[in-house]
Amino acid sequence: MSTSLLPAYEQVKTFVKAQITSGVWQAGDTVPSESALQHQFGVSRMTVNRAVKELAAEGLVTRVRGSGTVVAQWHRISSMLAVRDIHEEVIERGHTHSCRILRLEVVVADTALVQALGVPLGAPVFHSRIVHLEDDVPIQLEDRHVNPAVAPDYLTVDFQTTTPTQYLFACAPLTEARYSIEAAQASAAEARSLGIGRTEPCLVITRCTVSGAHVASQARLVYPGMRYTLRGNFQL
Amino acid sequence: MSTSLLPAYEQVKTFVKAQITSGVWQAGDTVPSESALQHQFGVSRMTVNRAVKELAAEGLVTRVRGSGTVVAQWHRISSMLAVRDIHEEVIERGHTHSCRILRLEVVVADTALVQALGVPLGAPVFHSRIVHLEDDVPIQLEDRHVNPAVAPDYLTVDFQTTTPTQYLFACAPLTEARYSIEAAQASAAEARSLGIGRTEPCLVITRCTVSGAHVASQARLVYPGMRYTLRGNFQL
DNA sequence: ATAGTGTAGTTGTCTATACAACTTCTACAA
DNA sequence: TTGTAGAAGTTGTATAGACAACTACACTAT
Repeated sequence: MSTSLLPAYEQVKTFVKAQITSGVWQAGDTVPSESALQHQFGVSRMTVNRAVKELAAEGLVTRVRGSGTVVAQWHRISSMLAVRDIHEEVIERGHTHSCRILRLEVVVADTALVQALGVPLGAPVFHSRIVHLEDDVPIQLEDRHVNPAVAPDYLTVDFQTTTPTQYLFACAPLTEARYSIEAAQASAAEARSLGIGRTEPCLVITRCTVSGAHVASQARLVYPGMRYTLRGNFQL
Repeated sequence: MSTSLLPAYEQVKTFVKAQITSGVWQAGDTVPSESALQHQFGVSRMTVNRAVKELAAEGLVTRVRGSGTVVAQWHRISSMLAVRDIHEEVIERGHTHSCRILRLEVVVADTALVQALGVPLGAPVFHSRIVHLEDDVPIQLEDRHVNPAVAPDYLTVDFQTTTPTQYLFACAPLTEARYSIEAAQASAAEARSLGIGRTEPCLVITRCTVSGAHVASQARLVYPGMRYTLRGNFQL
């Protein structure tokens, strides 16, 4: 083993990755066994095991007990997409965040809400509609329905200082989230609230968060297409 | 130690996860040290280390050497978004995939392509424009520029049987990808190719794939908003 | 030919130990 | 009061060894 600055397991990972990204080992090819790599690098098997196990977790290789390790067939690029609290996001860009509260009320659950939140038909559900501004320009319309069982004091929160996302995170630890991303036209009311034309395309994220046994809330986030882009990056 | 079916490290992970998702340990709280968990579960420190290390990799906790482990402040929900080959995706839904090839040609690199692909100004670049159909309904317009250094035979490929994504995967092992997702109106020509109205909102994914030292290709994928939604799911 | 058996090879898990690197806090000295 | 030194606690890495679970393959008995 060498005198390098990198930990031994990182050196093994780097080697295997280099073989794959350079094309020497192609998808489906078998990767040398742990004992082979162990002798090649002069390290213990546990060290090699850690390296290859982490590569498997990253999706670069596939391991089968008793059989061996092969380079993964990754027709899929899977990549982290961060959906973040709008307040933090704006602050991080060095801009000021403010918001206008359009609605903060109790509504009666219709069939759509029954399905989304799992509350009985006709049960009370909290509803908020907030426009978020970045340097006084509307950037997101947040239309949210909240399960009262999860956040009973939702209507008393001061959403000028705390975003619904922040409050709900503190209120109910998150266990699951489902979301969809689509392009759509804003409704007439939404377009007016965002100060955009009726036909301007918008990015609409619908997100449903679950906390334990309850669906905590369902949010419809509308972004003006001209002012917002989701970005992502994927490496290795 | 115990007689359980789950490995010991999984039991430790499950315990810690349960404390977090149930709200007993909140964001910022310190997680018991490895030696504390070691005695609590009666396992070796390496086993506890593996459990907590994996939780850190999943983003549930944050570890600082010398200091300790705390429950992560995850205002961020980060979730896997799969960007897949359109052919596989359609087949998996049980539909038929076909495509119409609108362009397959050599163009000369303008300044935008110079920046995107890293080729010299005026250099030849391959260009393909393909409409993908799901059960004969247009679902994606794929406008792609390819670096000839990476795929010199790109123009001779039969894209009726192999999608550009598939061919490029086979041709140049992927090392990096950058993408952006936005809502936009299709251009007049794009709208005509997709058989949609001029003002219909579209989901536009721009993806840049890197293979080793070269940028392999840049793709602009336009989806009719009414026919396509990205979905994702996140757990724990 | 077929079915079953055994063996070698591979990965999965776990232990006990050791040292390194870093943080935090306390005690002591200037 | 300030600063330094040191001790205790915590995580990061690495080792050698062990057994379990599984696969693939060759060999044997039917």
